[in-house]
Amino acid sequence: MNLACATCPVRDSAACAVLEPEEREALARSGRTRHLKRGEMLFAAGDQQTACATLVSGALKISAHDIDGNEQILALVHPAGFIGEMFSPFASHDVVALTDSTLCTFGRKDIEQALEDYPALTRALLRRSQEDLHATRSMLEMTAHGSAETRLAALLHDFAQAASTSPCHPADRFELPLTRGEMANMLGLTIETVSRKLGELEEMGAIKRTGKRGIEMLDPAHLQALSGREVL
Amino acid sequence: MNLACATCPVRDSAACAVLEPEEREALARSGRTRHLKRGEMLFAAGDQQTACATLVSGALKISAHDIDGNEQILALVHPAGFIGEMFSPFASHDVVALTDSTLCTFGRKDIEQALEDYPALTRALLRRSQEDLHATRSMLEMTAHGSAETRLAALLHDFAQAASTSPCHPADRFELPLTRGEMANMLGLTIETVSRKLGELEEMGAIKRTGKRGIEMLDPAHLQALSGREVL
DNA sequence: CGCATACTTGACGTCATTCAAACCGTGTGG
DNA sequence: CCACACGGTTTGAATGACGTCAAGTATGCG
Repeated sequence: MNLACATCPVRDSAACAVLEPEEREALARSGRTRHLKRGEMLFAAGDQQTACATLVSGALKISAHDIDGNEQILALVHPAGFIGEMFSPFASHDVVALTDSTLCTFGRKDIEQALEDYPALTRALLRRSQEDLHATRSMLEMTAHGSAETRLAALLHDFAQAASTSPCHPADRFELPLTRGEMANMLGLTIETVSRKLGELEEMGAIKRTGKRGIEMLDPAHLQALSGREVL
Repeated sequence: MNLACATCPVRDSAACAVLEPEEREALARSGRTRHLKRGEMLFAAGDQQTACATLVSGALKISAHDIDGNEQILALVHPAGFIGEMFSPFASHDVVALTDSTLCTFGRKDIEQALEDYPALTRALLRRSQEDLHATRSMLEMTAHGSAETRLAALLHDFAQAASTSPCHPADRFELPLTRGEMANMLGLTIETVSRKLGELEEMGAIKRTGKRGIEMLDPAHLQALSGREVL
């Protein structure tokens, strides 16, 4: 299937937004739209000659597996996010759809050509890469020094942020995009601990759980205080 | 002081290695060489309009501080490494010299111009950024799921790797570039735990400590097995 | 020599994990 | 319709790893 940039929901926020219309047109001809169902894999660790992609809608997780097969989620990808290790001969992590997702995919050759042809695209990807780096370092910071409660509060705060339409105010109600097990994997905790801490956060009045996945933010300031993050 | 690319020890491995001689020459005219003594700070978190730099010799740490002032080391920078958040209006982390260091620094304006003028440089920085991202994710993986012993073993293995001249075989003897406190900060542990675990690794015959900082790798395979990393 | 800084070692407490059991919503087959 | 199995989740009790507090040991430097 060919790309339909004209109706693309991330046409103004994805990396390709920096291109001129005719450049974008040309790039679109080398790309393909792809749909993934929840749980489907885009790349597997070890794949050779992997492509890369921009996420149009849905959500992905990037995860690694240690020798015992335990999963560790390293990052989430939201719409307009870019995935792909253009400079490595093989993928080092799995990329899996958390929900039904739509992507623009590009072959290795095509993206290399595009980097040659469109310096502005390269700069946009550099910027994105640095933002990813920054996000990963924030996660590292949390994981290394925070308590279970701290980490969970930060994760909830991030989800509220991501679920919000406005860029600076968090949503006050949202659905968790991850199972307890996936949250535990992200935070380096166990399912049981996540479950218990969610209960504690509810007891102290910071959140309210509705159903298995619904979260209502009763006291976002408290969560943010717990998470120890600076306000931007 | 002006740059002396001709005698630069990282002239073939730093990002600027991709430039043509005359391009490099031009870039050099906008850069400045800077020397830092152990403990001196290059950037502080919150600095505005920060520059960026390539490390020529020595070693740096990139670290964050939580609200209580606890330091968390997020990354180490080795020679040929690039430092700088070109797209953020202010620095989010401290950058401090671990040993006496030499750098090539570039002002914000100059590097922006260089990104415009030299697409190859932008690509080189993109590559480097992705490598940094990968390294940070590896650290995240360790920190989230590994035990204290596991993490320390991985750190020692990395140091042995970095201290080696050959790119694939680790050195069998090296000096720790970090104090116990700095190692603890990196790994999200305490000084005491690091000290204890080093003792245990020595007892089990994996390493031998000589003096405060000297490490002899008696059983690198064992350390690597502990660290749980794939062999590249 | 005396003080400072880095490191080591021990006793004890805390928090997250582990193991185990029960719970709940959903789908399946009798 | 009910029984039942199954995945995701919750909850409890016991264990253990790492942190905390507190002393004690080098090593170096004025």
